[in-house]
Amino acid sequence: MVISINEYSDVPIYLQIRNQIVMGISSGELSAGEQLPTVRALSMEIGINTMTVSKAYQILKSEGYILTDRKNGARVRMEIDQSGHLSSRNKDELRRIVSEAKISGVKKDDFDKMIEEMWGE
Amino acid sequence: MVISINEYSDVPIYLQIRNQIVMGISSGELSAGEQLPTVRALSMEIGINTMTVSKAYQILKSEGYILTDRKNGARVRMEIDQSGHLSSRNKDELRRIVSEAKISGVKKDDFDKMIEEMWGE
Amino acid sequence: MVISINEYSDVPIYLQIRNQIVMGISSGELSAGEQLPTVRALSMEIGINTMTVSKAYQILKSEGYILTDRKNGARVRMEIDQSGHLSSRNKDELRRIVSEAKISGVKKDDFDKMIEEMWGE
Amino acid sequence: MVISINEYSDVPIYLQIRNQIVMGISSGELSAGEQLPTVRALSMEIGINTMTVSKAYQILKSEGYILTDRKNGARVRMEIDQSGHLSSRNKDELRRIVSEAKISGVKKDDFDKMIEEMWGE
DNA sequence: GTGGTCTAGACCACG
DNA sequence: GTGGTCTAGACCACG
Repeated sequence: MVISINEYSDVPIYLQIRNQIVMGISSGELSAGEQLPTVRALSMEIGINTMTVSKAYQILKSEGYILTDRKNGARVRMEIDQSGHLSSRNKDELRRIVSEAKISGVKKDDFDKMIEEMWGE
Repeated sequence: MVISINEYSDVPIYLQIRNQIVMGISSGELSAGEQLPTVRALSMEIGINTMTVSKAYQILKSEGYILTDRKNGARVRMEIDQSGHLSSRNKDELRRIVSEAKISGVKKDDFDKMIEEMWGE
Repeated sequence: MVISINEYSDVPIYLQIRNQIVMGISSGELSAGEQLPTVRALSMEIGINTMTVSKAYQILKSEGYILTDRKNGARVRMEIDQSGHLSSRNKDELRRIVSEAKISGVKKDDFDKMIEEMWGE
Repeated sequence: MVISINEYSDVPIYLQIRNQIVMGISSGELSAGEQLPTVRALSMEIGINTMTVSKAYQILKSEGYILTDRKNGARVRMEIDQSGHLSSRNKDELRRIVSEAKISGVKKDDFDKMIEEMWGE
């Protein structure tokens, strides 16, 4: 899986890494149990500090998306918790986005189609 | 309209203000042409610096949501630009949220219902 | 001549009045010697403070565009100084605008046409 | 690139900085991808507060002229949006300047030559 | 070291 | 009274 960083984004690099891995798991591009590159390998590949990759992995671990052990490095967790609901932070963000969509004249149909596509990915 | 600040959020205060006003306009709680509190009034009400409120208002102004004049303070704009599409930043955020919803086991139906409710607000 | 004020413009009202009168003289809509409305009349017509109109008139007078006397009110000056060159402030502004035109990909031809039209008005 | 501030101008300092950088980009003195001084360096060089420089940079960023990242500071953007037309604000300003040129007896030829020179810079 | 955020406080032009 | 500008100074996350 290729991780691409935009160094000028307002989204911090460690979050960009975290987000792309989560999206990779969600889309199936990263399958359960799959081995992730080592912190060192990934940081060299992207050309950034190892601390930044390490921070991303730590967050993914604390969120329950990956497991790390000294022997095997990091792997996608086999059984990710299926709470069945969005975090309140995500709900807030979603509410804001819906508001901005409405205010920008986005049609409900188009919005639904967009979600449909994203969901299918 | 009541604006409530979460001082522990990582969302900066000026953005929290900006977001709540945008959501207020979108929901109709703030109607076109409606007077917003003055910078000074709002800053005292929330208990924060005037500069912070001023920054929120300037962003809202630059985004075309409000108008300011020296005599009367700030008002919701009558004709807000309707581009008809989401910003790429919002699209990215939405894509991330959809991924996290799927990964958390949120059902597509429930997600749609959530959007429905938010849209209706 | 109709003067229209945008109360939400960043350009202060007294300057909007001043600018529109200067443009009126330049276009010939206001002819040399023509009587301007009294401060009072204009302020009532526009619905703003008399001090604001008065300030506009004082600037126009100091710039040599109009003459005022207690008896006849304000009139467009018969012989406006023809220095033959732009003020350095206007030159700076023009230089900035040209820069922004180039940077926005405006074609020199289109820019020239725009000037042509404005000059002809 | 040298940035010089006129502290007696009525153009706010942050706008003077913004304008000079835009003109530098337009003239080619600042090339695409070029590194700008850090907020701290520039504020010390000019002898003004970091907030003021920061405001200029944030405006340039929101206008799409520069990019900032936490590691390297600010850079001129490689691909600046080419809308192909002037902002209405700039058009209004231009119209006013043309009027004042005519009224001051500036000859159309001389005005065109001035534009020519500015465009060539 | 970098930009980003926030404060307390001051002063300004405009109206 | 209103928004706008600016300062000195502090603290923060990111890398």
